[in-house]
Amino acid sequence: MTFAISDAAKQAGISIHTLHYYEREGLLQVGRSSNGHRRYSSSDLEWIGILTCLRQTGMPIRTMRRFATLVQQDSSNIPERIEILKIHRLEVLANLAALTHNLEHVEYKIDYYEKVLAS
Amino acid sequence: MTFAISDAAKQAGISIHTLHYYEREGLLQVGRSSNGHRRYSSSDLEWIGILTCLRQTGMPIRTMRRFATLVQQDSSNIPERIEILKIHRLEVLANLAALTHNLEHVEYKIDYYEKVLAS
DNA sequence: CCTAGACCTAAAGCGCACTCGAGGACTTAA
DNA sequence: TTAAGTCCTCGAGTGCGCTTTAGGTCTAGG
Repeated sequence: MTFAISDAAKQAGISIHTLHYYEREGLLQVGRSSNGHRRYSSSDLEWIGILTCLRQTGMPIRTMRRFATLVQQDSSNIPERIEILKIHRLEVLANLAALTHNLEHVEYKIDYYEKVLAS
Repeated sequence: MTFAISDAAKQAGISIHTLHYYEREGLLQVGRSSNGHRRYSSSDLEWIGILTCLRQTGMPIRTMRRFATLVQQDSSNIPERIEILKIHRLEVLANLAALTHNLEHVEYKIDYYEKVLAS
């Protein structure tokens, strides 16, 4: 069971153009049907899910490419993959902490304005 | 007590160029000394703190400009300011939720790879 | 006097991650 | 048999948020 690019895009929640782009950037390799159209397997979709997860957590494309390249090779490089993910994890945690901290500032400001209104 | 732009930049943790840029974009208005150099008051610095807080939580410059314009006017528009901040707050919360969710995915992947290594 | 250093302006440039457009092939349905 | 729909490639365009460059002023120190 494989999917056309429009279905893949819909399921992944990204545009067809972005799928083309990711492929051009070496993040993704997908098979073709006899007429040259891309066919996405469910493991392709799973991989696209990982890609969008990494992107949404702020990993730059070039790091994703490094990771994708490792995944496309054999399993002997799993330690390197783990390292990339662990570094990324720390960055996401730092990001979360900063966001949480700044959120407090925003909420403080809202409270402040509401008190001004109430007075 | 006022500060030169280099001090302001240092305290705010952003570059002099970014301060210029924010001013050009209408996010900021600062006084000048007799020689035409900018002088940052501590309330300017406080405001810059708010700006960087909003930026770091992902508010686009144009929204910051809307907010800045309101702040530069009189206090009758405080409800509008509150609205901007409340919408932003919701966006930050959504962002935090997405980030937290995706973080789990990353951690799952790390665990998965570590299990592969251990086996 | 001369040089170094901090600042000024205006405009151009950059990196990133898409996003779009042109022109064409192939398939299916009226 | 023609019109619509989906896909293809390649290259150019876009929007954002800075960042850099070029050319100049002013001031203080040696």
